[in-house]
Amino acid sequence: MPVSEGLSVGALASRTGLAVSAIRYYEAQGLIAPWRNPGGQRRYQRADIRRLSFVMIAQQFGLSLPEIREVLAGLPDKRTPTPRDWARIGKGLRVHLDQRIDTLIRLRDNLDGCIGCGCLSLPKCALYNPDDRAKSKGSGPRYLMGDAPED
Amino acid sequence: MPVSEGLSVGALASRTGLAVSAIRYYEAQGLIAPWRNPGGQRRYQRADIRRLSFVMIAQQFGLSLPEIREVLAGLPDKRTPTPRDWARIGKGLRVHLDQRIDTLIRLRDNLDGCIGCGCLSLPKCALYNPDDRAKSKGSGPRYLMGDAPED
DNA sequence: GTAATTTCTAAACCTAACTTTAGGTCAAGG
DNA sequence: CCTTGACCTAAAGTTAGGTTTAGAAATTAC
Repeated sequence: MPVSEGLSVGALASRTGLAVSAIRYYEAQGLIAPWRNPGGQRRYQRADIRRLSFVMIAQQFGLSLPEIREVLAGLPDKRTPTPRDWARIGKGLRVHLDQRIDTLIRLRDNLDGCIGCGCLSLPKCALYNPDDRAKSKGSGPRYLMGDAPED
Repeated sequence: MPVSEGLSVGALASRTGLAVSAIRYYEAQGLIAPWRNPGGQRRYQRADIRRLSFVMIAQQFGLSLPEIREVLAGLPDKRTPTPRDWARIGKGLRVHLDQRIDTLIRLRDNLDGCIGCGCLSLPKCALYNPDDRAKSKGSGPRYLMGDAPED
């Protein structure tokens, strides 16, 4: 066993359940910053287990890695984050999640009124909401339903 | 103007807001099946506007294209779908959406109790629920948080 | 001291859902 | 008729989030 000079990437992987390749990828994306031992291998703090757990939870909530990086930027840089620190940035996640839930519930309600009734063909359709449309990196405008009521 | 022998792909694109390339891609994925005019160009029914609208709505709800294809398979093959037909497959979407909302609400509740309190480090954590973890095509098991309470 | 693990980097590969490009054809207007 | 714009196919490129591979160096185990 190493003389307790931090965790190796493999140890961190088995503690988090992530693949080693994923951990290195997250480092490349700026989500985690290990130091190197004399031989050039990555070494992690025990607090990084929690950091990666947070990343995984945030991903479930639908955040992209850049977004997670932003959220993590709210943690203190030079000391180990405290429970208070985690709770603070957790609030940010909560807001994000609330928005996603609200959007889906609104979509569900509209589904009942729109597809549910089979009309599905009007600009006045509540599902026609550009804000909800996935901001697909693709080009051009997207909207729902043509304007031909008789289709 | 063509003598009303169906819509061209460009016309369908402008009616739905989709890119022409996307419509052709959907055809390759089996989501829509135009016929060809004598010159070999695609021609669509007016009902296909609704079909593509349904695809876009289902995408917002998080369905993949293969999943949407499955749902669309519930439509009649040889006649234009009626409002009743659309309402019927719309019910399938509704179930899917309900599940997603339930999952997110459960995650939010757990977030309050877990990250919210800053503990974030236990196998007994409610966020440790393999069922919710994205079925990432990637390898191996994934779980949240190591088992070291003191981290 | 040697063998078996781990780790290292860089680059290639993977899936989903499309877009872009290249080179050629079809259709509609004047 | 001829030009312009819409369309055709096939293949390659794109983004996100990783994984796999290859060859070399560090570490650990016996």
